[in-house]
Amino acid sequence: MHTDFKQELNEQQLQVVLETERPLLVLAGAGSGKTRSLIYRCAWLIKEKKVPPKNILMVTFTNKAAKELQERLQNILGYSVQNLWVGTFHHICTRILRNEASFLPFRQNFSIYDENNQLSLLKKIYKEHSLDRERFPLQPVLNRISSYKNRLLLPEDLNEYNLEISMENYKLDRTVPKIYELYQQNLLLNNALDFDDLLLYTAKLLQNNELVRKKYQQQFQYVMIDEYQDTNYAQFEIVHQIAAEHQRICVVGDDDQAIYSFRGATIRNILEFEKDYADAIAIRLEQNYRSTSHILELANAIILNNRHRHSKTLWSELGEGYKPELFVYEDDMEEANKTADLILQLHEEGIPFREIAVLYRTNAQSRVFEYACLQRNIPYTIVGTVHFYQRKEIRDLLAYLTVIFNPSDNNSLLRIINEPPRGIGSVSINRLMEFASQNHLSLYQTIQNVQAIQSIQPGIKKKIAEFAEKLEDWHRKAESTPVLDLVKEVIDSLDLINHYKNSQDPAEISRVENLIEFVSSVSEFSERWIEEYDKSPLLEDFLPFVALQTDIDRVNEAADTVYLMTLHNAKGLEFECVFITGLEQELLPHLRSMNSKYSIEEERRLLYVGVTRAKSRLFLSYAKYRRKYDSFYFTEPSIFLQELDPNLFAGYNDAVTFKPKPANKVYAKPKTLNNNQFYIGQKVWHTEYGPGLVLNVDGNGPEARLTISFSSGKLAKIIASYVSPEPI
DNA sequence: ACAGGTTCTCTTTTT
DNA sequence: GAGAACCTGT
Repeated sequence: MHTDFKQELNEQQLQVVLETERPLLVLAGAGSGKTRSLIYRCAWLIKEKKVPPKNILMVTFTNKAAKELQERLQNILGYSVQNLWVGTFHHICTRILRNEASFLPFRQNFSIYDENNQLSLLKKIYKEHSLDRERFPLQPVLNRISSYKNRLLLPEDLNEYNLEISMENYKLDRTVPKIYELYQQNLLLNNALDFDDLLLYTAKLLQNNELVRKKYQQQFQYVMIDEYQDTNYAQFEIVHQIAAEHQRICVVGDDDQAIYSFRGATIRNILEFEKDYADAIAIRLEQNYRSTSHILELANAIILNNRHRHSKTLWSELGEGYKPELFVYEDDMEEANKTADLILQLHEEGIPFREIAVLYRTNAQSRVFEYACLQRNIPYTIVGTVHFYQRKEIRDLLAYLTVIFNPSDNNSLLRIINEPPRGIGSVSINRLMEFASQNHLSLYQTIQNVQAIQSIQPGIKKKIAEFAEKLEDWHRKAESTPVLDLVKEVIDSLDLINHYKNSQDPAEISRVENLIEFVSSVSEFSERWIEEYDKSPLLEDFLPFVALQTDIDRVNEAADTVYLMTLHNAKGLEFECVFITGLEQELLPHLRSMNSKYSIEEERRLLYVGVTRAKSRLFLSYAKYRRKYDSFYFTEPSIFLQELDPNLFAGYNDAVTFKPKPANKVYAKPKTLNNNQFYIGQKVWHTEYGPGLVLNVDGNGPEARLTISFSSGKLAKIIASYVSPEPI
């Protein structure tokens, strides 16, 4: 292993590996090989310093990064490492909280609530307490609660000093703590935690319980944190409680890539590391191994406009390469079409689709690109928009699994009590709820004792009892049955496949595919689990995995597809060719970020992150008009473009002032879609239902109603603008 | 109980 | 323009 080192790493990277016994701050520029350094450091600890893997804590930003780290570690060491604590903060906290639940106000089989669950809980609270959704809008209230939690403030910790009451929002500011209190009570009633709770309760536990704190200080002898610039106060405190004693902590980050302050991340953590850990040394990695220098020049020029940063200049030995190109388009449709044409051109030049990414600020921008790719037969993967786990059929199935694991979860039980329909309507449900609250029972306990409720009709009682018995049966089985078998049994027993297959609505048919994909994802999870732990995973192992899984974690790199994603999702990735689109005022920087200097700097970092993803080709663009909701808007080029020297872009050598290049006419005009062209017998394509044949056309233009026979065998009436003619 | 229609609300980024 | 909430007729 020694010899590999010297060749694989530069001097600073080597220092990152070897400096294991004192606090270490690694200021690593984009593409400077920080991940590689971390992996070698980990390998060095295990192989040369004989540190047992279970004594190493390694925090990554995504689950995907954790998985990759483990794979690469295996490649270096030549064997698979078991019992290493590697994962995201949320994942590691879940493990700790499950272990230590006896000290906490919830039980170890707690549910993890995502935003949808949070909202439905909050809506229920609003109803019960007649709260006004106009005066106290849901999302802002949730954001406030989240911000309290990120500062480790539970409702009982709130006082006049930390409430932050403002004049403009007096009423809201005064009421949020009361809603927060109800919300938190309700979570615990359901034996559920939201994402922020995972961090909050872990941090509080480590702060307040000496026994537990000592235990984890002992266990985690070596601590490493990636993307440290995007940690919040709660995360800082968790790390600090564990590492402050032995001080064998290594954090890696780049203040220029901090893009998550909206969820409480504070750049303070990285800027003050040397104050928090007095003995710390700092290592800077500035040589970039990813991009050619024209791209880095642009990146450096962009970030130079930020005032709040450590100064740093990236350089590379990969040669000048291509200059970045800038395009200005008429509207968002043209932007999408021309971008897709460029993608085809790059592909013809020999660049695989998977090496091309289209990045944008907001998820809503993905639609037009998806459409343009579809028309040209360009394979693509959208990361982000409709998460797999947010589809109705998957959420329903997950609600079943959640209730089976955590019967106290009334919220999830309500979701499935009549799904698929089994004749339990709102009247009966209300009577169940009434009985539950009068007798201080959970909804689950209530349905188990449904015979005791006078007000419910005998016929419906029978249905409820059957349902209750099924759940209880699965609940008992789940303790010992592998999760894969359990999931299959639930799907079979509920006859979900036929339920969706026999539906008249073609939208329901695609649900079958999703269920099948879900089963195969459980199967894949099981295989990996068996590989690591030599036993089949149970439901309790699987649930936290799905709850904390994100869209980017599901990306399948084997497929040769173009990637469409937000700039946030692109963090940590790299591509041969990158398109950054929508460089307009109010979009990038986003309207909601334009009110403060600080948040504009964060938007600029977002652009910087995007630019530094590109290895050899970079294309920036904006449109002069953009469709927003249902009308067109004039746009203005992004301030981030205006502040740049035009010479940084190709074709601007003589220009003194910023003048965007008009869209290049060299590229073939795309086949623009004329909606009148739909005709009976035409082959068409629909994003969700796949290929089909037009049987009838009712009306004209984009409003026309098409009757389509899809290959799946079903008929559907669909508005013309949702279908595209099949590419030839 | 439930299907089908209409109105209302919310539209930045995400673990 | 999408999704949820609400309403109405069978």
